[in-house]
Amino acid sequence: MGRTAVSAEDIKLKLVEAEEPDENDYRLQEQVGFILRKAHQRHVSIFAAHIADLTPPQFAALAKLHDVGETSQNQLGSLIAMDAATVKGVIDRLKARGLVELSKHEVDKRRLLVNLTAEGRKAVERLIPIAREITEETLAPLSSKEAAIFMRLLAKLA
Amino acid sequence: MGRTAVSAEDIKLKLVEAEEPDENDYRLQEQVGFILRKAHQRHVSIFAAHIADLTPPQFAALAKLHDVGETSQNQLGSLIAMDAATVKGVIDRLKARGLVELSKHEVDKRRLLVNLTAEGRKAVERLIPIAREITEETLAPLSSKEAAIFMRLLAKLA
DNA sequence: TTGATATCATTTGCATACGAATGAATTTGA
DNA sequence: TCAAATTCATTCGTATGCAAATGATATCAA
Repeated sequence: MGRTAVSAEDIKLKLVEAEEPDENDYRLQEQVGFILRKAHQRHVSIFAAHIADLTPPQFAALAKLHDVGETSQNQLGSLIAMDAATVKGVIDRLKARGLVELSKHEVDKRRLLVNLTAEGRKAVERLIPIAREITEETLAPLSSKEAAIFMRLLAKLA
Repeated sequence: MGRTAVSAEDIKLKLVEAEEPDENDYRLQEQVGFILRKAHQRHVSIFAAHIADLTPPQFAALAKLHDVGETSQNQLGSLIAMDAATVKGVIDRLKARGLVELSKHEVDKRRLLVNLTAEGRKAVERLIPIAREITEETLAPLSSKEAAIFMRLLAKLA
C-alpha cells in the first residue's frame, strides 16, 4: 500500500476507532461476569479442600439455621439466596444425612419448618472455624487493605 | 444477678472475646464466598434479561471461538475455564443449534476440533455489543473508579 | 521398540440453579 | 363473606460444574 493511499476500509476503521475504541475486540477475559464465574469456581474449590463432606450451599443452610433457629423452608431459602426449588434439594439432602429435621407449622399448614438436629448443630459449630479459614484463604491473594476494599465493593455489587 | 457477681460463664465469655472477637458469631452474609455466589447470581440474571437464548457459558464459548478460531474441545475448555465434562455439554448444545460445527483433527485422532458456523459467527457479532451492556449493567452499582479498582482486585482473586 | 505416562474425549453420578406449572392453604378486598 | 390474589411448597425440565472411571491415541524413556 502506498504511503498516501487511503482506502475506504481505512476510513471505516478510523471512524470506528474514534467512536468505539474496541468495537472489534471483545475481551472475554476482562468481562466482570467471566471473572466473577472464575472467582466463584476458585472459592468452591478452596471450600471443598477444607470441607469435603458439605457443599457451600449446604453449609450456608446449616450456618443460617444455627444463626436464626427454626424457619420455614422458603424463608430459609430467601435468607441464603436460594429459590424454592433449589433450597428444597439442599434441605432434602441435609435431612437424609440427619443434620436437619422437618416439621409442619401448626397454624399455617402450608409451611414446612426446618430445624438443626443435635448432630447438625455439632457439625456447624465444628465447621465455623474452618469456614473462617476458607474465607481467609479465598482472600489470600489480596492484602488486608485490598481485601477490605474488595469486600465493600463486592457487597455493593451483590 | 448481683452487681458484683461474676460467674464462670462471664469469665469464659470475656476470655473468648479477648482472643477471638467473634468466635460465637459467624456472619454468613459477610463471607466472601457467600457474596461471590450472590454477585454471580445477579450477573447471570442480568445476562438472561439481555440475552434470553444463550447462557453465559455458551456465549463465552462462542466469543472465544470468534477470538481464536478453530480449537480442540478441551483447549477451548481451558480457555474459558471449563473442565472437559462441562465443555462437552456446552458444545453439544451449541452444535445442536447450528452455532458450531465439529470435525476430527487429521493428525491427532484424539482431538475434536470446534469451529463457528456462519450462523454462529453472525450470532456472536450481533451479541458482542449487548454483552458490553451486560458488563456495564453488572458494574452499574459502582462508580467508574470503584469499578476499575474492583476489576483489578477481582482479577487478582480469580 | 516397547512399556509407562500423558492427553483428549466421553460417560456416569451427584449437586446447585432457575423458569414454569401445579396444588394446597392463606390472606385480601370488594 | 367469598372470589381473587398471594404465599408455600413440590415437581419437571434444562443447564452448568466437577469428580471419577474408561477408552482411544500419542508421547516419552529406558
